[in-house]
Amino acid sequence: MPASLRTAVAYRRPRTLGRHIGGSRKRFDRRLGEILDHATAVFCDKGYEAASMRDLSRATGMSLAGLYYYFESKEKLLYLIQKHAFETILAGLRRRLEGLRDPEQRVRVLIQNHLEYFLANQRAMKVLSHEDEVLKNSYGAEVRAIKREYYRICLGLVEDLMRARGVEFSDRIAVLSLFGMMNWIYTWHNPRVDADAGVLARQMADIFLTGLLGAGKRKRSSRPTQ
Amino acid sequence: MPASLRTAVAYRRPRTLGRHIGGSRKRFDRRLGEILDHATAVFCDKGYEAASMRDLSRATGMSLAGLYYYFESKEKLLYLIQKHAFETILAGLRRRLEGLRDPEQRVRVLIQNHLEYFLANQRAMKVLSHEDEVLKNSYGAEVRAIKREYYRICLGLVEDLMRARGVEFSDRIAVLSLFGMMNWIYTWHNPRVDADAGVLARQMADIFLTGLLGAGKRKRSSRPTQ
DNA sequence: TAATCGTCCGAACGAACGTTCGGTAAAGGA
DNA sequence: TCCTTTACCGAACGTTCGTTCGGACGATTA
Repeated sequence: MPASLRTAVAYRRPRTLGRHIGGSRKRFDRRLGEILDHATAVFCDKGYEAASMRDLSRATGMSLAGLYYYFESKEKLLYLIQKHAFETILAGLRRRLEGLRDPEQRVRVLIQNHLEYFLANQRAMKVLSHEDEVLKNSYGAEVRAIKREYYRICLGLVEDLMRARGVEFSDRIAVLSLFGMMNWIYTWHNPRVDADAGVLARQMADIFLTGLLGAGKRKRSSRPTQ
Repeated sequence: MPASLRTAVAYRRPRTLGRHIGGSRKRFDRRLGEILDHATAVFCDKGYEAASMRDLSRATGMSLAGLYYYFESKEKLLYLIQKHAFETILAGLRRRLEGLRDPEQRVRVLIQNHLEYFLANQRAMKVLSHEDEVLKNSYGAEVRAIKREYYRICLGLVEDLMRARGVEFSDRIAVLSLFGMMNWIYTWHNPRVDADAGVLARQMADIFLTGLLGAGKRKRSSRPTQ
């Protein structure tokens, strides 16, 4: 969990902030992290709207009122879950792209990273995908900003690949189709039946890349029609 | 709307059923159909759990209590919407497959039918996709049965194509990837920006078919490894 | 004309919701 | 030792929820 989770709570905080809070900051963050994990499971199982704070109270073993010591609202809880998941997957992608130059390998790394994180944090990713439109205020705006940034990067990776191979295809349709293939996983993946992230990533990458590069092929060294 | 919607309501009905109900059956079904249309829009916009019967009352212009003359519960409303959408898309697919023999054309028709219906009934299909796990009782079991049947057919179409072309690939991953590409549309399609169903279907079919047939290719007339 | 039926409504029901209030008890610094 | 801060809780707040009750009123039937 990020270091600044402390800012999650905004009321009933000591007025003399910043003096000797440092001592128990770690405990606070760890405890909030545990609550977020339980909240992820509860939101995943019942859906955000159908899940109640009393469900979370039961799951954590903490009293209903006690929960509010760690965050200010149910919305903030969802915000923290979504933001953390998105930032982690984005950071992972950036790290793995460093020093990789081959356009096809870069797209393969995108798929690998996405599916690996998706399956390793299936519940959080379901909450991220499924409760996508729930947050309406500035929380929602912030999560949507990270999402746009992630989309922008992926679009760039696919564009680079198409340009390098002289392929013509709608980049928007291509990327959103790829996202569809990958994100839909949360509706069907069963760890006891289906392959692991590595195999799945290879198979989906094979379908997508062979498909895109094959379907969008045009005569060598010709120019676009306009 | 199907002819037997009347069975939607189960209480406060005349005990002497089946005698002279026939006279106003049409009006009842038409009115319920209008309510279902509004309910689809409300569930689509706010999500099933967040949508309230008072929202629906406002949308239809009918009183809260008056709504319950046409159905017995909010759950039944969702059930009727999901069942109707699924049955229609399934019937459309069956009709368009009749007399079509070429395996590739049959898969293309599946994609064409799916996307055409998806975009022509975007709101109903979002409710179908997004509120997939909401129904828990026998309503849910019934909708899930239709879904399994649809999945079974699609799996068969893809299997047939792979066999005809001597292609080896996990049929499950292939079909679920295809569903992902297609169903994810409800999260991004914008009629003012994106192409229509026909173009989209061709592009997705090109990516998927070129990808599957290319990536899964094996040496001609060789036998599977076991 | 009297009785019945189809259609719809105002008002209310109890339950569940997210959140807050006033407090307690242990820990820790002065 | 006293006093602040941290961590938490029982009980309740006001609101909204899905659903139902009893009845109204026009149309149809006997």
